[in-house]
Amino acid sequence: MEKKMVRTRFAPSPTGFMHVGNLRTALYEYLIARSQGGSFVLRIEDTDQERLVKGAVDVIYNTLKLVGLKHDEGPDVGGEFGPYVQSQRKDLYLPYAEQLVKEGKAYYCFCTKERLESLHDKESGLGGYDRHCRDLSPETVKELLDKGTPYVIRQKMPVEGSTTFHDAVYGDITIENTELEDQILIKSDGYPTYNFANVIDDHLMQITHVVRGCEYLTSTPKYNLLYQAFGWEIPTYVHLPLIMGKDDQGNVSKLSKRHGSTGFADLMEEGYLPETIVNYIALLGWCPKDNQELFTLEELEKHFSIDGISKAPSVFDYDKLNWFNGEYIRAMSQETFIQKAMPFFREVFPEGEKDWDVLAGILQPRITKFLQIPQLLDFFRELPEYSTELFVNKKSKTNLENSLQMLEAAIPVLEQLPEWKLQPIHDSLMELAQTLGVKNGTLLWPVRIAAAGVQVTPGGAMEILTLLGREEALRRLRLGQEKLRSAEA
RNA sequence: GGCCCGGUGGUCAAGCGGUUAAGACACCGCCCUUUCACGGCGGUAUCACGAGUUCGAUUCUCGUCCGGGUCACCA
Repeated sequence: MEKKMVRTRFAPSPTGFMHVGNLRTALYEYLIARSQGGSFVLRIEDTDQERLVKGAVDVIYNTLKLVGLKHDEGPDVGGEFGPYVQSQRKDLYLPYAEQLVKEGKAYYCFCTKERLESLHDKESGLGGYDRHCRDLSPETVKELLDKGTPYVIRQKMPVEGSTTFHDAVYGDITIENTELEDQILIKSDGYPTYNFANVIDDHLMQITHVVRGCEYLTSTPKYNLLYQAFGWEIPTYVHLPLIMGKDDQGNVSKLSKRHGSTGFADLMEEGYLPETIVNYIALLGWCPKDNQELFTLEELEKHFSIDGISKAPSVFDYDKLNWFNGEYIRAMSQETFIQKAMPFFREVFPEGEKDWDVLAGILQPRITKFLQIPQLLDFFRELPEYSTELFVNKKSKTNLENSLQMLEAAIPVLEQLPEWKLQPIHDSLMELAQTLGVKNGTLLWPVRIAAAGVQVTPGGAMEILTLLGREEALRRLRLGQEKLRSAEA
């Protein structure tokens, strides 16, 4: 038996915004295809002419490219099932709908929007369409059509019984047919509805796995009824649990703006790496057999399987996202780190050369986002106004008195250094501590405070001195010395 | 409201009739240390509830409660 080649598709609407939910769907579609040696197709669903957004398709291309989801077929790369933009396939849908009309499975509906709205007002319980045009006589239909009356085409849904379908994640689901109204296939503007175009295209493009958020779960019977009406094979459904957000009050609901950044672009702007985002959202609703957490895309392609997808919705957690980002930052080579961090370094050190490797050394293990860099380094720009109280530290055994002594001892040693580099600074200070017979902290605490003017700093005294440069470093140390002397007096 | 889906620590989650109920994030403590961070070690904390089935239920069934989704000429 020849196994059918797996084909999945990502079918976004060009809204100009890539929600993490969409991205996660795209990722899973990609992974399902790749993990089984199949193809991943990109199709643009732009049947809603009223909601067209300029440049929105580029947002989709760019996002996919940044995260590394390469599609095998799509508007930009072509393929044998094109075109891959629904507006370019517009004329293809109507004949399918007309075929169903001929077969008595669908009908023309001439109801005005006003009439339909009045139906809603009544809240007749069923809430849906009252099937007013379902049984119009062929003569009436012809007459109205000839007059050019605007119409839509609706599918005749069964009025009794139920429809059951199987989902790869949720299992068998049954819905009463009375829940289904006669769905519109072709809109009055001639465009197909999303549902209809979706089914036609998925069939024509030989999609084997329909992967989407589980907000589509209850409308899946509508799709199946369509497949059945055409006598087409029903694809494997893979519905994904929703991604939720939690607000300050602890209320959980579908992830949205109020929960923070929810768009891929927003997250990027906030300083998250594409690989962080991919890794994190892969784990939101899916778990590998061995519980591995850090994954490259390639590893995901190997490990992903549908049976690891969970049913319960999951809350998007920024803490965990931060942790992932930190992991990815720490895993970078120092060269890469310096390269990516340079724009932020430059905010603090606009010009000139610095010991970038020293800077990278103190920042790389500390940050979770590059954006944090300027703020962390703020004290380099200008020595903050600080209190001599900072010199007092119990653990380092420092007080106002010995801090002054330490500075008085350190300054001449540093002044005499032939070369202002981390290593000599390190060696000389360590040596000094030993000579003085004090623990390292006792010497280094006051030096660091005087050099930085803040209590908490990335890196230690030696790194800070190095990066400050000889002149500025010594100036700050002498200033600290002054402060302590006048405090003493 | 009808229908559908879900419910393991604060969060992500493993589990698939018998476990001291993994692991990760967050939080707390200790160690390392030149402050912070990284790293190492340890800790607090979970099976929504009530009935069944069973020798035995987190696991199976039903009910309750809670949460979410969905009911368009939007996708």
